[in-house]
Amino acid sequence: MDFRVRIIEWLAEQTGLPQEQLAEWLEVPPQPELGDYAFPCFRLAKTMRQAPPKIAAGLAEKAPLDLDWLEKIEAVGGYLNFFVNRASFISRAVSAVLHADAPLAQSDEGQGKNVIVEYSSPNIAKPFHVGHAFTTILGHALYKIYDRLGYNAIRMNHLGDYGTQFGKLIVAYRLWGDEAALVKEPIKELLRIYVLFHDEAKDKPELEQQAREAFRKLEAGAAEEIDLWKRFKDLSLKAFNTVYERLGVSFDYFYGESYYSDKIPDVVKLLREKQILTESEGAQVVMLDEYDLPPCIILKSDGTTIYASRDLAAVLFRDQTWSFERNIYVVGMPQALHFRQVFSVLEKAGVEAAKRCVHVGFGLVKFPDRKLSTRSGHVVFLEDLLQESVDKTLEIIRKNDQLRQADMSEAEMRQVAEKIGIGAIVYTFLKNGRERDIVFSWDEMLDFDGDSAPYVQYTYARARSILRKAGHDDTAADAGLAELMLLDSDDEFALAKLIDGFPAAVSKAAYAYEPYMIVRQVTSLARAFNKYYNQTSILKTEDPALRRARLALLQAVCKTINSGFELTGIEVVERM
RNA sequence: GUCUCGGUGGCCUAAUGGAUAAGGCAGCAGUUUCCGGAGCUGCUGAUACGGGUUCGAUUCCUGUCCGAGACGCCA
Repeated sequence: MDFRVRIIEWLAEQTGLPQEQLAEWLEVPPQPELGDYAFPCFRLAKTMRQAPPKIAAGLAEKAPLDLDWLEKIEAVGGYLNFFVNRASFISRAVSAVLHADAPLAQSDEGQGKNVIVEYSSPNIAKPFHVGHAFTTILGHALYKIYDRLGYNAIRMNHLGDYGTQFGKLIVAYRLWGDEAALVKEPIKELLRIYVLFHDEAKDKPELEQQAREAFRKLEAGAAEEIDLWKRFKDLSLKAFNTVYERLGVSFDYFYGESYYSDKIPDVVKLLREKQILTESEGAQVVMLDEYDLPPCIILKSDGTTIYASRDLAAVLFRDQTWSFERNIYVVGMPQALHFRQVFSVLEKAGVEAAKRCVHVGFGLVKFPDRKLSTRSGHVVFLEDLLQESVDKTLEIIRKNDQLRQADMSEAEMRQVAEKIGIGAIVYTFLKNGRERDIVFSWDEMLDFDGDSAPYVQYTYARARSILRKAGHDDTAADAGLAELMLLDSDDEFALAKLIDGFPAAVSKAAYAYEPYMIVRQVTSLARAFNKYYNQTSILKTEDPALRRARLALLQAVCKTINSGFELTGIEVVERM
């Protein structure tokens, strides 16, 4: 039973307003003392020609107080406040979670619908730095969320594996490449010659010309150039995979930019047919004045393609292949204009799929002192950040292990440190609205207090520890509904509300492409639980029925935390 | 110059146009013979500035100031 739905039904009866409308207006009061649900009557004032407080008072008088699940209805100011029966609410919320056989918040709303999530998309031959962490972590979370909602979510890694930069690499490798170094540390070696190329090119402009020629040959299908390019690509992918594995990230397709190379003539043909392709300063462009946007270049003046044309080809290809419900681009905010242009070109060409494409932007990872730049080599490698975090975690675990004489094995400590260290990093990228810039700071990234993954993981581990000590059986829901009705304290009620609100948080997160909404829900739950067990002794509960009920509540808390973290790519641990 | 975002306590962040603006960090004061102190309790402290719309504005419109980003042959 859904208390919210019942209240909406009742309100619909009383006011004659449609349920959808009421559902939108019904809210949760800012303070629990005010009630559990609240209906603001201000909007009714005009049509009912009454002051809001009067409307609220009138509705309160009609309250059906004979219901067992409803405690009381109060009119306060212009609000109609509903108080549900706590024991009833708590028992149903806990029971629902424990008896669910599907993952929490799972739904079938996405049944049979394809959603493409394009994310990570690193450039081949360039280091995987902290800037790539954002798209990788955010994209992965969005994939998990849509997957949970029943969509057929497709993970797409749009590799940066094409363009003049590869001409540069080919030329550089022929001049200065070190085969042994390439095998040993491919990214470092490729970066080395790439930087070297730019240094040398300052004095020898003919290098740039050679690079363009090499890329032209690559595009034309010259065997030697293709072999080298493939080699660079394979080695880079191998290196990226170690980071992906650590983050628990994987993909369904690695269709990089090169994949769309031969599909671009069709794009040009389409735009010509629609007569929207015009020549400007030697280049082929689509004018977008009616959208208040600058022109979008489709073919450069030398006739070669550009990233916009590849993105256009990708949309057409994806829609033909998957008839996507939504095509999501998890790409940084600086490229917002580019995507508006691409989507607008498609719309102008009458491609209906354009409306189902969405750019999910995110902020920049900035450094307080220096600028992030691949060429200068001033980057923080994601691998190093992860390792630093794991190392710090391991140190803390070691210290605690001695302090508590917990006797964890070396292997277990390492395993746990990996999950917590990685989780801490993932959490910092997902805890706030995605469009915020992140100013990189080691201190903040490695702060394990307060709002952080380790805080939540710690809470989870504590709860699991209590369940273990109680000899609680996870597989069976020990307490029945009658026993769960014994739970009615403020803290228990607060926990039940947070557990109950979890599915709503998931769907809101999906709708807004904002995983932080889930992260916050889970963190609030962890905080509420910390507060609870710090002042209520679970194991020492005298009444055996109440004790069982409390253990069941703990289990529901654990299940919800675990379920929420699963959606973000963070793992929980039994001990830490 | 044009456009797009953003400006919330010392710092980082949250709040479908609604009630006393929420959380974390830092600071201060407590807290461990009792389920694990990466914890818990308490205190201090904020909507850049001026107009406007509204019964009601952190939220919407407008102007100013400040910051970031984007602005045709890179991605």
